[in-house]
Amino acid sequence: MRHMTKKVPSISEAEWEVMNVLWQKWPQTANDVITSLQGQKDWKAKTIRTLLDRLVQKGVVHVDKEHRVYTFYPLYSQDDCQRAEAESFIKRIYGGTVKSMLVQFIEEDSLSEEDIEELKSILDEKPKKKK
Amino acid sequence: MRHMTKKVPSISEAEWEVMNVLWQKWPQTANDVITSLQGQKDWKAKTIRTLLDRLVQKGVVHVDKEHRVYTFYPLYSQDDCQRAEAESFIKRIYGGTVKSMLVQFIEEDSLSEEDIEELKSILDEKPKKKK
DNA sequence: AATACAATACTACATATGTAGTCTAAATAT
DNA sequence: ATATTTAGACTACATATGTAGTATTGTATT
Repeated sequence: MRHMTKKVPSISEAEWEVMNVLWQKWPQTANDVITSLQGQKDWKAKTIRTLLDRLVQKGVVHVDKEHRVYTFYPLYSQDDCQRAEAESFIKRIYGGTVKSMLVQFIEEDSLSEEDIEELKSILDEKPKKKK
Repeated sequence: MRHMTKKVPSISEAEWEVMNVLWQKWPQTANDVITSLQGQKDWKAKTIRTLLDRLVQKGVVHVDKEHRVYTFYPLYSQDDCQRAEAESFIKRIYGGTVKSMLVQFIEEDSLSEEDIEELKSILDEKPKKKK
């Protein structure tokens, strides 16, 4: 496995929304995050604050307490978290075989012509990189 | 969306293991399921029984009580459940774009040469079906 | 300085999930 | 017929998660 990331703690559904905001820009204060989210989610400020605190507890987010108003930073990249989630998801749902999932998705009509072309070219590149 | 399945209730991680057993063969008695699972998971019989009961409550599994020993049937196909899970997963983790996830997976080295070839041919078939 | 505001720290509470245990009634073995 | 085993019904209990509310304390306002 190439991506040997330190184990990413598990992030709940609601927590993911918070992380998405933090990955877009950081550091951010709790208020920044709250403001961002109140556009999309129907959550009270306190709820978002709780989610942030839990992410800190879990070690997914770092909080800088140097100033009175804290600032928050993600401790893992979005990419790493996506991979971690995807890995466990695939294990759970598709018995661990990535391909079976890809096939299912490709078979659906959720891809545009352009998407298909792009995927093809990525696939074409792939084998060459095989060390 | 082509696959307009009636909303699949959410299935937890442990419950998925039970469903996987039921999808392989059905109907099965609780004992059948327990026997199957005790090979792989380190669960007590009662635990598995509870999971089965919860699946029934959730409406994912049907129980036939005609006889003293009940028999259980899945109410949704594995395929439908996979799609439902995958859809919510992708929404949560990849902002809803299937392609971004596929790209990430293809970029990883989790695919064999054969997998890649197979995916390519599936992709080649794809556009033709465009209605 | 007194008061109002705002950020952080705690607390709360219902539902979901993992992981069983106990009680009861029916079938089976002796 | 009685004792034992077993399937099913009901109960239990800790941790996670969604969704906040209250208390406290430092800062800004008047």
